[in-house]
Amino acid sequence: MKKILIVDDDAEFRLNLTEVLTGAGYRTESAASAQEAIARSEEEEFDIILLDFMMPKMNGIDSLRTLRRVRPKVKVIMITAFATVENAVDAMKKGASDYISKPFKIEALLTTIRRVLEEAKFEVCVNNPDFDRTLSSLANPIRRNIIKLLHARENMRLMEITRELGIDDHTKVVFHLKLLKEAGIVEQDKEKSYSLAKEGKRTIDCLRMLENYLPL
Amino acid sequence: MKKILIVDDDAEFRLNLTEVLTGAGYRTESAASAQEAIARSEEEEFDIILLDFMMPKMNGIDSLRTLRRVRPKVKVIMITAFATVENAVDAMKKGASDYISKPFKIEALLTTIRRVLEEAKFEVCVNNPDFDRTLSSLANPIRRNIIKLLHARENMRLMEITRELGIDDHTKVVFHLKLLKEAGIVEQDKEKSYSLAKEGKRTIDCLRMLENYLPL
DNA sequence: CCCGCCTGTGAAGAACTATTCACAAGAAAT
DNA sequence: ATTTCTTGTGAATAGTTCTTCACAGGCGGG
Repeated sequence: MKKILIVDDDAEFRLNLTEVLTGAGYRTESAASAQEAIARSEEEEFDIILLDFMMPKMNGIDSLRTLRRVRPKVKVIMITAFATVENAVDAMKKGASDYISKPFKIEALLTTIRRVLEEAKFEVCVNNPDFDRTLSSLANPIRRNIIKLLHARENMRLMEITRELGIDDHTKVVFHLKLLKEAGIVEQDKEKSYSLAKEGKRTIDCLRMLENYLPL
Repeated sequence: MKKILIVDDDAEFRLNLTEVLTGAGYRTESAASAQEAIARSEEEEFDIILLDFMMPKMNGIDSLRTLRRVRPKVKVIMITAFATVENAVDAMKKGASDYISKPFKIEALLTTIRRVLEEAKFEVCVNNPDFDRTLSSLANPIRRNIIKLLHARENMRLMEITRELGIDDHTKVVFHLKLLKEAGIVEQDKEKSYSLAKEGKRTIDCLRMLENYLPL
């Protein structure tokens, strides 16, 4: 369950939001000031922080900056009663995920939250080491052709692959097969035959999908 | 429209197939012998060759090999009245795309043809240079993060990107941005702001799709 | 005008990736 | 038994990609 921290000096506003967000299936906590929010943030990691721009003592931009310094991965949605283009641009530059003006429709806030969470998921994926390995494997044409071959023929020996690809030096193929094995894309049975691993079948799906997205 | 070459010494069989395949929307030509098929193949490029295994003069495997030497990209579907496992395996090793026994149901042949054409399309894509460029771009984590950032923020200046990624040396970012520009994924307006190009939007879709296919 | 910041270039080298080569153990064929 | 083919290993080398650094023009503020 996703955790949201509501930061606003208006107690009624906090209560209202808490109710709505809890109802929508989120875990929420509240803070009445930027200082409190920063303290809570240090104790615990939130997925999203809803931050009022206008609060006594610390201004919105500084709060935002500090909150993101404490937890670089947290997503901050700015909320303000006095929206100006300048503030909005500034906040976005400092890493706010979105910027919405009071008053707002509840549904709009929920949509924003969903979108921001969706983007966060994407971010995890972009920085995932597995992702890296798979994409590196796909980046080489020889390896792509090996994958393609194994997909079409199910099960092949080293020399079959080598000859089919018209490669002279079999150790070159060995090299790429080794990488594909390490990436978990290809596997080898006791008879030394190569075939696509489960992961590799997924990879094929990826390639097929990419196909539709590139102009040929 | 896809072109199919029918190779069989039986004139009636050729006529039947021609009728069926023309009805199914393919352009067809016929050859009564392997020699004729090779000659036709040299003149013109076919997408698929339906090759009878048992023909006088030249045997099936040799025909297959020669046809594929003349046109390495052509897909050959072997057809034979006397199917043996050995011949089938042999034919597949020499690059036949499939191997079906006479008599066969028309529908089965049409399905096979569709599948082979589908795979051929895939092959084009696997060996497409654009594909290579895009995948190379995606293979680097910094570039993936730049793409992600530009997707989230629409439009950013060099130093914004640099700081957001926590990179000290801005020229490193310049380097990757240059590659992304060359790959047509990122573009720059007159004010020097960077944003995702059309191609880059597609790339984002690719990443999103890959996301669903990798275990996180 | 000078200073600092932004946006770059180009060269040098580091780091990583891919190819080639010499070699070898084991299986299959002759 | 010898030869040939398959499946590798590991080291040297070649090639690419990435990073770092020195430098420089443009632009805005004081």
